[in-house]
Amino acid sequence: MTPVAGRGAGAAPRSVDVARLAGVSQKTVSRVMNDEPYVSEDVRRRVLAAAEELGYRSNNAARALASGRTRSIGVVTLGTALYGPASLLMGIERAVRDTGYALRVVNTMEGESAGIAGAVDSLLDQGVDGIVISEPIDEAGGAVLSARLDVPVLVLGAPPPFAAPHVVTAGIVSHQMARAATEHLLELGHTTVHHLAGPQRWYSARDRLEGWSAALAAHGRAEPAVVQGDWSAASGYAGGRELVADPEVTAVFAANDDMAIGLMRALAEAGRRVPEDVSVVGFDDTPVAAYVTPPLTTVRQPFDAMAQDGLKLLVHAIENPQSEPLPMADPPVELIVRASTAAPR
Amino acid sequence: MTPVAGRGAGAAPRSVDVARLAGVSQKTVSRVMNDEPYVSEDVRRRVLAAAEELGYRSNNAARALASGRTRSIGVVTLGTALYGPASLLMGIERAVRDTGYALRVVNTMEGESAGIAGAVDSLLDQGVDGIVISEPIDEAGGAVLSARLDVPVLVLGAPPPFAAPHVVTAGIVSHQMARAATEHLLELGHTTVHHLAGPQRWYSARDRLEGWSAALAAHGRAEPAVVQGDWSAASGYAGGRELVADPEVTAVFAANDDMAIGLMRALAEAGRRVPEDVSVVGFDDTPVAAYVTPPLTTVRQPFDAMAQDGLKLLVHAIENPQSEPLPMADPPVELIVRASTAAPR
DNA sequence: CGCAGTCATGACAGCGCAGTCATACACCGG
DNA sequence: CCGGTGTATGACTGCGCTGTCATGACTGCG
Repeated sequence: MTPVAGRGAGAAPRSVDVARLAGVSQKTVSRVMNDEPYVSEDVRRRVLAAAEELGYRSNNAARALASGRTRSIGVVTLGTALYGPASLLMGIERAVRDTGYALRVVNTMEGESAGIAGAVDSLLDQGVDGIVISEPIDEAGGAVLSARLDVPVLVLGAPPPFAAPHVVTAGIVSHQMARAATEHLLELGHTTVHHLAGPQRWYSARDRLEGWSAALAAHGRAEPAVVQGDWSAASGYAGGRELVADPEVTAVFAANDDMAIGLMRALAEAGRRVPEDVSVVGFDDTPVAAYVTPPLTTVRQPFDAMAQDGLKLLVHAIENPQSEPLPMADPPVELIVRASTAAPR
Repeated sequence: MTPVAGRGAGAAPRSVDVARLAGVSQKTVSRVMNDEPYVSEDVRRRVLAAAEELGYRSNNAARALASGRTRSIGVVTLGTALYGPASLLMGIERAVRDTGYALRVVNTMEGESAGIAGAVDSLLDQGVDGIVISEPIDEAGGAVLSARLDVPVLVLGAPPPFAAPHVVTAGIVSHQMARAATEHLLELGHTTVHHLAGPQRWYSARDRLEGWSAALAAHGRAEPAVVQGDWSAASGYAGGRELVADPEVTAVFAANDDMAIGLMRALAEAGRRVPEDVSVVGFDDTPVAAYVTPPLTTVRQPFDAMAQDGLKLLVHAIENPQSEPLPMADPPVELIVRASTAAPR
């Protein structure tokens, strides 16, 4: 009935089973599976054939227990489907997979009790070799990570080294991109540029605000009051209602495309034309940005490249403990100019 | 210097260390950590205190090895930041976390060699107790899953039971939602409704097409030729260019909001007004749908509820092997009517 | 008072791998 | 022909936990 002897037929084959079939020791099977040196071609082939025949799959838990490494990386994300964070997460997944690690994901909702520290803790409980914190925000009480953090951490999106005890690698900044967007408007001839900002608890929102501010300062322009949004189109619309009250406003840099779209709706309802009366720049180059009315000038972030670069650092830190962190190149800025920006009239 | 004796001070504490400190056996520590019965309150407190003091974290690999269960669930997603799939993924993460499992994620890019089967395989390699396939698409060669599949699988978005050997639970359908969207247009008085479809390799795209078709059939209307898109606003725009050529078109149901936005842009460029000349309905209720011009009538999917319901089934299948699959209620349809739809003139 | 039944705990084995060390053989140069 | 060096393999052990079974202590009841 059952071809397998001993332990129930349904039981998954182990390396000893493969070893028996191939006529070698269990250790040799382990060698073959891990591509270790000092295995003859003949034996390697026999082992692989035996493994194939039995449908052998090495047991990860056992490997992790014996080797002390889980070969997995955990990522902490803000549980939102916003285009930026979602794109970055996809990029991280790809990058993690490329490095041969597995990916574990934990979200942290804004307002959730445990916050980022709780999410990190849960990853540590699960056992990961490294952690990525994507799009961090300020938590109540500051960015205090777990005190028992004993794996490298990569923070994507935090400008200065994130406050953390163990190994920490800082990530990308959208500062320059925001600056480029603002300068585009200034160069078109606008006297100044207003800013529709993201929630300031987000590092990326602060980054963009600083980039905007730096551009104005570099050109010696006055810095108008910032209008606060929360990334949503709804908040962009609300911010837009404020801005339309001021006839001096001729150019607005929104911290993301969704808010820019809400803003443009508020402008349209107020009878202000884009770009004739007001120029608008967004951020992210969401898939719809090119197709709204008018098509939106925006900034594209190289999510995949950022994730790949960051992961390279993280994996380096994992596999070469106490070595110098690698330097990280700044990603390229890409400003996409469309019809929503023009010279002031 | 180092408070910890024996093994290097940096080594993570094990349950025996906790046991020693609490003056109990290692097994009792295990009992406390797993909330097993037959532990006195006094001992429980002492163990917890000792664990706290040492910063004890139970080793997952060892637990998985000893118990044969990993307490983790894997999810296969299409690596896209599209609003629907991304929202569903976030919902899945929340739902998985609520059940006490950990989440492992593998993407499968369209056109990637291994495809869904490869992703499932890699999850099985990692060791998961259950698998969620989110937003499945047809692969070359059909939906053939791994032959060595030995854990329950939940397929979110496949109408009929997905072709799989082991335990399989079918998920949600957007059929009725598509039908509701189409009927909304018919009830406004449109003679017929055109459809801007998603890529037909996606089950959800086929579902929506079928819902549209069913609505037309139920009202005895002719079924116009379907225009094919790929979910992107760009493809919606391209499809729109086709549709504007036909003056008979007065109502279009797009399979997602992005395509609807592209379509509206094409209509605008052709001088066709929305909704006066053409009514448009989207699908998803993306965050910007309410703020484009005109605000888009659309259908909202209860991603969180779908993920939660589905996970309930999956966890049930994991924890009660060979029991009947639980029945699954259909999620509520929510049609959001905005300014992009009106009666024909 | 004695025995069965509960409750609380510990001893011990073993999950399936990878690390360490020992061993066996082949080959090299002096 | 012998010791040294490199290659190929296996025996054995242990990673840190859970499962099983044994053992005591403490009930309750006839």
